[in-house]
Order: sequence, then C-alpha cells, then structure tokens
Amino acid sequence: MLKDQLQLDFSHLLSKSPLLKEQTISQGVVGLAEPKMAEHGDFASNAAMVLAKSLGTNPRELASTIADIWKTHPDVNTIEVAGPGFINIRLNPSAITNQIYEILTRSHQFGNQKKTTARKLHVEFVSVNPNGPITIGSGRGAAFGDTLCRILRAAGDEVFAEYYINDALNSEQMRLFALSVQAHMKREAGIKAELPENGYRGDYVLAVSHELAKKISHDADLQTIQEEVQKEMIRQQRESLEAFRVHFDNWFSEQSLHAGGKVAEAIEKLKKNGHADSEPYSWETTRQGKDNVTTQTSQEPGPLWFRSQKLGDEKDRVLVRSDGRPAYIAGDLAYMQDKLGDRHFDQSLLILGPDHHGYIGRMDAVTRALGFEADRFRIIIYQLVRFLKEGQLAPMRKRDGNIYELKDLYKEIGVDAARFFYIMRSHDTPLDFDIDLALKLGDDNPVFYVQYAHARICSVLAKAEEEGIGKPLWNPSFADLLHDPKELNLVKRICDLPEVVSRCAEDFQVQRVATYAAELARAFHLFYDSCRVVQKDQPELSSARVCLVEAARIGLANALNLVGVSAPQRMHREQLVP
RNA sequence: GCGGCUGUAGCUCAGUGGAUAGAGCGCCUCCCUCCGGAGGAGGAGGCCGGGGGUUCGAAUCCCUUCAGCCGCGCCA
Repeated sequence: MLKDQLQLDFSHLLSKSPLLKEQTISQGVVGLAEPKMAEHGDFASNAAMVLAKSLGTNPRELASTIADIWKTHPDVNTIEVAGPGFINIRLNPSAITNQIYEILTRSHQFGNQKKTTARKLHVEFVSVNPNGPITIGSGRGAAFGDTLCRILRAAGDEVFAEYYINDALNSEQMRLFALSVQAHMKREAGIKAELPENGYRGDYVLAVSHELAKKISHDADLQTIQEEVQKEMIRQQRESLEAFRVHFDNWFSEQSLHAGGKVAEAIEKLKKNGHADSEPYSWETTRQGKDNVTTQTSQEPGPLWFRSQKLGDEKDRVLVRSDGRPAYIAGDLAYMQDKLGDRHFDQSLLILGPDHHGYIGRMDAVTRALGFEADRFRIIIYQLVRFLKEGQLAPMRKRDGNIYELKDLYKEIGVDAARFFYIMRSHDTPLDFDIDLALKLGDDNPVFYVQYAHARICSVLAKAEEEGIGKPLWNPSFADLLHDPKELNLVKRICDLPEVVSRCAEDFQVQRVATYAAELARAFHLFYDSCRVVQKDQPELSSARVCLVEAARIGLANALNLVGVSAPQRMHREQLVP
C-alpha cells in the first residue's frame, strides 16, 4: 500500500540522481519503517546509513542529500535528518487518509495479494490416528494449520488442505485398537474377554464399541472391525473439526496407497535408485540407561532397509519388516511420491506436533531418495500444549480414559475464543491452556477486545444510518477533514494488513494476525474515545469518519476471518455466562 | 549422548538490525449529560538468562555457555 508505493517512488527518485547513479537502488535500500515515536514522523529511512559506507561518505551528509531529493515528492510534507543519519518523513495527512478509498474499494478482498506466479501448495495437518477423538493437543495443529492455509491463500498461493488418514490395515496400533474394541464388544454382550496388553480403555472406547455393536457382531473378523471402527472414528473427527471451522479439501486414505500398489511402486523406485536393500544383517538398538546402544546382529532373513543415513537421517530405517509387512515409512514414501510426483504440488508442508521431531530427518531423506529437491518438502513443528484444569495438569493420553477432547473445549469456551487462544502465541512456544482461566476470562479476553471493537463500529454505523448519514462513498475532499493524530494512526494501522499477511506467509508466524487485530482494535478504541463520529452539525466530517470507521471494520473483519474467528455485529453480555 | 524448541515486567506473552523496550492480567489513582465503560487516561514494575563476536547500531544475526520443555521403536 502506501509504504510500498513510497519505497518505489523514492528508489526511483534516487536512481535518477547523478550522485547515487553508481549504486543499485532498490526498494529494500530505501528501507522505510514506521518509527516507534510519533515525533519521528510517519516513516523513517535508514538508507543513508546503509549507503554511506560503500560511498565513503558521512551518513548525516548523505542523509541530507537524499532528503533534498525526496522532498520533491508530492506526498512529503516535511523531511528532516536526525540522530546518526535517519531520514524522518512526515507526509501530507491527505496522502494517508486517501488510503481509505482503496480499503473501501477492496472491501473483503482487502489484505489479499496477487502473486505473479502462485505456488501450488499442499498442506497436511491434524492427521491423527483413527483410534480416538481429536484432543486439545491436536487442536493446536488444527487451529494453526487452518489459519496458515487461510493466510497462504490470502498471500496469493493456491492451497490444498489435506488430512492423511492412518487407516492402513497392516498398522500395529490400529490392530490393537480393533482388538480392544472387539474385547469391549464381547464384554458388553456378556462374554468374558481379556483386553489385550496395553489395550485401549476409556469412555470413548466403550462408546464407540457400543455404537459398533449395533452394526456388526463381535464375532466379525478383525479386519472388518478395524475398518468399521476407523470409519466411525473418522466420522467423529470430521464432525469435530468442521464445527471448529477447520476445513480440508480432501481426506486421504493411507490404505488406498497400499491397495493401489503405490507403496510397492515407491519401494521399487527406491531400490532402483540404490537407496533400499536387504543386506543380510540387521541392527538392534537397545536402551542402556540414558543411551541408545546399537549392536550389529546377523539375523537372516533381514528386513528391507531404507538407507536414509546417507541422505542425512540419523540412522537407516526399516522399510519392509522381516515378515514382509511394510513399515509406516513405506506409506510416507508413497504419499510423498503421490504429492510431489503424481499430483505436481510445488511444495508440501506438513504440520506436526512436538512428539515428531524425529520425523524431520527421515522425511527429508524420503524426499531426496525419490529424487525431489529437498526444499519442496517442509515440516513445521508446533510446540506442546499443556492443559490445566482446577490447577492440575490434565492428562491427554488416549489409553487412560481421561482425554480432554477438542469438542469439549470449544463447547466450554466457544470456537472463537479457542481458536484465537491457540494461534495468538507463536507455534514455536509451548502453550499452557488453563481452562478455568479461559472460562472466567470474559471481560479480559483478548478475542472479546477485538470483537467488541468490531461490534462497536457496527453500532456507530447503525447510528449513522439512523441520523441519515447512511453509507457515504469516499470523497477526496474528506481527506483533509481527517487530521487528528488518532485518525491518522487508525488509517495507518488498517493499512498494515497486507504486509502482515505477506510476512506470515513467509515465516508461518501466524500469531501476527492476532497481534494485528488487537493493535487495530486498540487504535480504534483510542480514536473512538476522542473523535465523535456522528455529529449532526458537521455532516461532512461525519461522513468522512463513517468512511474511516467502515475501513477499520473491514480491517478487523478480514483479520478475524484469517484466523477463523467471527466478527459479530453485536456482543451480548449474557452470552458470557453459560 | 544426539537433535528440536524456549529463556523479555510479579504472571502470560508480543516485538520487522534502528532512536527512549511493548501489551494484557494483577496492584494503585482517575474519566460516562455523549455513537456500547467488554472502553479510555495516568502510576508502580526491566543488567531482554550469562559471556564473546559481526555492525555506524543487536532483545533481534553468529559463536559459546547455563537453565527449562520435548523427541530419539521392525509404534504410528
């Protein structure tokens, strides 16, 4: 927006100057930034300090030379050199307020960018095993992943969100889950049945067993039970995620890779590339105290090894177990080939929880072994969520029956608060989710602060309608009517959105959108406190301010939409009390 | 041991190599004849974990060290 245009204009002006002709002047060299202190102007440039060295001049002298050049720009009001060589620029207020026109015009598209070459991105997230409901732990991945998808789309990329269903029939975990369910079904039918060792317990297992007993007999073969119970768990997961406003373009079945022969194909490709073999030896890794000790044994026949260590992994991996069943990584291999090879995604992003660090090395090896450039695949790890209830650390394990489901969380505090809380902190930071605090938050809740600003604007707009101001179109003559520092600050804050979006798309730090929303809400509240919008005796000013306030509403609504939080017309206090 | 992440106000955390370090909560004052007070103004509270380096300039980049959390299966 304004800043980009100025940087472009300024670099153009500089490149015409004989003094600086030798230098390559790009937008980056101009380096406009918004100073923290208002007295330093609307924008400051450090160009003189950056260029001084290569030109062999004094930064302050150079700064005043540059300042003289930029002073010719029509939007510049005053320009001065300060400190070690900063160039502080104050713009004509109308240059700032005229931005309102563009914001109003772009409306719900405001903040979205167009890229000359949109990347085709694949984003996989959540993908929990179909052996339990979505927990509050995976909820972070759901909120983060969905938000990231929305932001990447806004930044101009083509995004395909996919859920990878771990439904392989040869999965040990799923076999154990099916066995556990079968045992519960038998018990319910009054038949004595032992739960397998490390079997699944807990209310949800009983519930799903009960549900399944209505459809099939406990005598059914294990594969049928596994298929049916998976179907039911996935249905429940999907329901929870939809209600949490988390959308997937596709639910991808791991089993389809096995059944369709894609796993076998990928394994063959690896063998051909020389990255897999079944040398008749194998290693055994045992744990001695704190250390892993690897000893070479010579068992025959050995498994098929993926020689991932040569590709940067910490050790080789078993690709096909000694008994001929493919290991989990074989599915990953086929899936990668499917995404980057068959479906031609430019890049594949995989969002994983904190218990998957070990994944990075082997997946990078998988990418390389298949012959893809390493940077076409990227894992993003989010850190642990801990969940506190009544001051206690609440367990989330799936086998002790005491899980906290994502569903329960958003039923308690609402989807808006839950989503906002999940993404308002960097995914790199561990998150303590105190449910009691979240419940009593009410007034202090940052999401309400932002939503309240939006609702307040809607009230103002309704008031304007009542007073006959309606929804005026932006008139350039309004630009000069808005000159209060709070008004100018509000416009500048709104204008930050496009840059926030691009930066988030670069480094995945999506909490910046939440920070933006809170800052914009603050700028609005500050404005609201000192500038009355609807004033009968000043129709022109009122119209101008209505435009400004509508622009602020657009900024808030679009930011909230990016993080999957609603932008309400009004807030009801009674909604806070369940 | 190896690897990942984190260390910023009493607490929870923001922070684009830039000038005097930011918010919320909590604590202490104050502001509604008024478009929603779920708001606003002010106060107290900081060797940005320690040390070195790069730079005109470092909370931010590099190295090192300390502390905390997490991960390292022919499980997925």
